[in-house]
Parts: sequence; C-alpha cells; structure tokens
Amino acid sequence: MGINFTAQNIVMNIEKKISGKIIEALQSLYGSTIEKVVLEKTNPDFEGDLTLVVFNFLKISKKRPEETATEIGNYLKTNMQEIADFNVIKGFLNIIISDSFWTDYLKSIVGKPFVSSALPANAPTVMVEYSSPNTNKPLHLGHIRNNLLGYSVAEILKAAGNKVVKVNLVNDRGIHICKSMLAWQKWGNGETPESTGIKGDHLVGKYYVEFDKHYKQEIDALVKQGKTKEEAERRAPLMQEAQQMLFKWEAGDTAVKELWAMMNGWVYKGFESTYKLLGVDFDKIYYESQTYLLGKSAIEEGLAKDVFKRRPDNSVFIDLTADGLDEKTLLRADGTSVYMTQDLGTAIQRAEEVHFDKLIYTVANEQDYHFKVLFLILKKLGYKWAEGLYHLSYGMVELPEGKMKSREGTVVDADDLMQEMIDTAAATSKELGKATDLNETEAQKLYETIGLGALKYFMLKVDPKKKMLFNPAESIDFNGNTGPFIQFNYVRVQALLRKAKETLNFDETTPVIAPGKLLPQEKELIIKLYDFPTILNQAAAEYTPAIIANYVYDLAKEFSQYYHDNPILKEEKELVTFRLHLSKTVGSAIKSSMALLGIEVPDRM
RNA sequence: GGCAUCGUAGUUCAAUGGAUAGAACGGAAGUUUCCUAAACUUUAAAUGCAGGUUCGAUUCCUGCCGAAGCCA
Repeated sequence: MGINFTAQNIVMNIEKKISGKIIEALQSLYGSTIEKVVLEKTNPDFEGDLTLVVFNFLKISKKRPEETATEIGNYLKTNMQEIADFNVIKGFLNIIISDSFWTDYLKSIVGKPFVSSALPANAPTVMVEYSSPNTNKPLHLGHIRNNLLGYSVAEILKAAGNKVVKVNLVNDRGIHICKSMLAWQKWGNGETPESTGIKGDHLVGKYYVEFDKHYKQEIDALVKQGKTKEEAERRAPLMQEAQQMLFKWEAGDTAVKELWAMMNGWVYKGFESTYKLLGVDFDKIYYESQTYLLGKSAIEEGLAKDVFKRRPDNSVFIDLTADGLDEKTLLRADGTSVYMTQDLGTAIQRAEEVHFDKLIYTVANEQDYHFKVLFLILKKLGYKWAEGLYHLSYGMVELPEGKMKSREGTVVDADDLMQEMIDTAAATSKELGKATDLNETEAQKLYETIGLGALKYFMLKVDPKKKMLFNPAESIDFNGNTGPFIQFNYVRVQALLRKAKETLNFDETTPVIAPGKLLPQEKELIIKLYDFPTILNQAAAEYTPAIIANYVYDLAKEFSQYYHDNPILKEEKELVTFRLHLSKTVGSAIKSSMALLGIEVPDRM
C-alpha cells in the first residue's frame, strides 16, 4: 500500500491476470474448476518469462504433460494480447510476455518514486523493539546485527504501508551496572570521559572488566582455601559488595543513585554517537529502571483468572506442560519478580499506550524459549493483541573460534569495527585513485558511506534466522557481492546522467520511446524493476531484509553486465533516451532498496 | 536428560516441492586506444549419512552422525 505506483492500478499484476486466464482455460478445456494456480519465474536456461508446471493438471486433462501444456498455451496466446508466445518442454509451459507490455510498464514508472512516505489512512501500527543494550559496556558486533536488522525491518514495514514506532528498551539497572559502579568507586580515581578522553560507554566498560579481574582473583583465593567454585563465586567480597549496592539502589539510596545516573549518563552519550554513525534511531526509549517493577498486577490478574497458581511456599507459577513447555515461575517465594514478569508488565503497558497491531521484538535466538513462553502467557491471560506479538529471532554472530566472549577479549567492538571499515574504504579509494576532486569533508562522508555500506550489506544479506560468521582476520570485501559493488553501479548511473545532461542536453522529462526490440538484458532489467513491489511485500511479510539485499544485488549485477556490453550514450538519440530512462530507473530502484537496508548511496566514488 | 535450531563448492552466502543446485571470495586463464575496471568474460569446484512420501526432494517425514543454543 505504501508502494506509490499509480502504474500498479493501470498495469494490472500480470501474474494474477495470467493465473486467472489459466483457471479460465482449465474450465473451458477440461470442465474443471481449479481455485488457484501458481506461476513461477522461468528458469534462465529456457526461453520465457513465466512458467506453469502442468503436472498437477494431468488428472483433469487426462492427457500427456506436453499435450496439456500446449493446449493451455494456445488458449492463453489466443485470449491474451500480452502473451507473445509460449513453448513447452516436458510438463513445463513457458510463457513469453510481449515486449510492449514491458516497455509500457517502464513508461508508466519512469520518474515515479519506488517507495512512498505517505501512509494509507487505515495503516496498521507496528512497534519494533530493537537494540536494547545493557549500560555496563559498549556495543559490539552482535549489537550491530541487532540494530541493523531492527532498523531495516522497521524501514521495510514502513515502506510496505505500516505506521511504525521504533523503540529501544535500555537495560540500565541490575547487578551488571553495579559491578562497573563499584569498580569505578574503588579504582577509578575519579576518572571521567572528559579527564581521560575515553568514550563514556568504553570507560564504563573498562571498569566492568576491572571488576571481573579482581573478582576472579578473590574467587581463586577462596577456592585455594577449599571452597567450591560456586560457593566462592557467591562469597567473594566484591560480589557481596555489588549485591549490597544493588539493594541500596533498589532502596533509593541517594549516593548510589547519583553515581548510577552519572555513569549511565556517560554511557548514553557514548551510545548516542555509535547510533548516529550506524544510522539508527528510535521514536521512544524505555528504561528498565522504570519498567522493572511492572508486571505485579499481571500476577494478581493471572491468579484471579486461575491462569497462574500459587505454591505452598507462596511463589507463583504457570503450568505450561500441556503446551509442551515447562512450569514457569513468575514470582519467587520472597516476592521478587523474574524477567518474565517484567516483560509481561512492559508488554501490557505498551499495548495500553500505543494500541499496536503488531509488536516485534528483535532479540537473538538464544531467547526463543523465553518469547515462546511470554507470548503464550499473554494469550492465556486473554489479551487479543497478544496474537500480534512476534519474536524477530536472529542467529548469533560467531567468530571462527566460536562465540564472542568478553572475558576472553574476543569481542569485536562496534565503534572499532566501523572505524576500521571507514579507514579501509579511504585507503582503497586512494589506492584506486577515485574521487580525487572531492574536498576533505566530502571525501570523509564518502568513506563513511562506502565503509558502512560494506559492513551493513555484509550483515544484512544473510537470512536473519541463520547464525553468521565473521572473521576479523579477513576484512569485509569491497568487491563482488558487496555493498560497494551495488553503490558503484548506482554511481555509474549518476555519471551517465551527468554526462548526458552536459553533452547531450538530455532532459529527464523527455518521454520514453520504446525500441523496436528489447535486448534480453533490457527486458530482464525491466522485469526486475517490476518485481520491486512483490519483493518489498515479501520482505515485510517475512521480516527479512536479506530478501531486499539479494534483490538489489541481482539488479545491480544485471545492470553491470548491461552497462559493460552496451553503450548507453553512443547510440541514436531515441535509443539513448530509452537507455538513459531505463538506467535512471534502475538507479532509483537501487537507491530505494538500499535505503530500506539503511545504506546510503553516493553520487560518485 | 528434555526442548527447539542448524549441516549446500576450499571459504562466506542463495535456491514458495520443479527443469542442468545459483552467486561472491579464493584458485586457473583472459579483457582497458570504448559512458568510472570497486568492473566484465571463461574455467575447475558442493546438497553430512541412510531410509521414506512424491511424476519430481537441498526443501516434507523417520533414524543416525556432527555443530551451536535454551531449560534444569
């Protein structure tokens, strides 16, 4: 609905139209009513645009596959002017759509945007939660995947006609923050981001590591005294002190709260610059310090509805064994709540505040079970909106040696990685002698666009559900199936347009004149442009930016070959105009697609 | 132990049950008096194993082997 192709109204979806005709053909030829037929893209090794597999219709035709396919093909050819021809190979009916259909289509979209920012009046509201960092350490590679995914999915949903609310739930309280606070108090000597020149989130992270170092020493000492490891971990003075600090925080102790507010303030400033460079943003930020007590009323509600039960020790739980899950405790015997309780409360609060149709949680797949339980409980409590909850579960980013472990120092820092990418982009650009006429500010912007483009595309081209591997030893490529390759083809289009305006007086408002016969590559490009709305809807339905990434790569690659094989500007005027319009529209599709991934495109590189 | 996930070229990724399993990097061999070669062309190279369902299985089902995850 957010796809602003008025052309879609004029040029009816050709697949639907053909499917309809095929149903008509089956009725007319064999007297059988088939509800739905599916067409697929013709395998590139064969001639044709769309293919119907006829094996399923042999029962009603009572004829051999070839004969059945030919009969349907003939019916279509006689009854649809858009169909130029067909061929049959075994049970496959390959349908060839006329060039004029495709050129008419191109004419109808030239100069029009691929994505509209205008939303339909009845647009559903979708809340997308992503990022959700802890405030005790800086963001790392795993967060990058989370942020890029969440942001991109939000953009895709927006483009597909949803009202999107991007939210972040910052985990700003708890034992982990207290560890950093305590270590800073003990060994910080009053260090601040200003006094050290260290970015706030990194400084706080430094003290988190510092805590761990001393804590480990205490554990070792206790173990030597004969304590078990578990006991040592519990009894270590530092841990006890951190626990004390957390109790004080919960009791509202002024000094602790002040320290907490100061150090979190450092972190937020640090996060802000990371988010800014990464290009992500939020409509609303929630803080766990303000939400962690929510959910207690949901407990009462659940007990009243008999959905939850109370144990003799006074703890509260829900029995999900009938649903193939376990018993889940929601309130401990001492009356304290667990994460699940908090998440229940937060969801209920949001539903009251925003009245969303969908709420998407962008969280790694290690929490699959947690969300399964969360959603199920909300449904059992009888909330209708719980049907609209979705866990955008993504695979972890792994290093060659396995999971990233902060304790072993194998964490890939987000700020470092982004800077590395920008530096590599700068070095590569200089090495190739590109964009030498840019001033320093422009050049810096270009290196950011290319470096971050490479990083973002690298992360987003992988299906979110799958875990992905990142090898720090091999830097992310700038050649081949990469962000810069796609950007480069956009740049080529811009260069063509610049040149055409300068030397050929090309006017973008000149009408498109269709050539007598389309080149196979031209037809392929138009078909790919035609696919854009379908791809967008599919990506939105599956919450999968990778679908957009693969699409835009295919489009750029097709254009690259076309550009290589055919002169765009050195032809007769009418053909030049046609090719320029085609190129320009391809460029526009690339730009729109990349924007859905949160990737910018430069005008030159 | 229970639950859910994943095994595709040397490597990183594709493939609504359909035709000869696509790309990229890396390997081998080429292309620049021509709109930007971050490009293009050619080439070798893969569905963990064993069954089953199907006209047809990388895809669905079962078992085994292997990886990483969650819950105690």
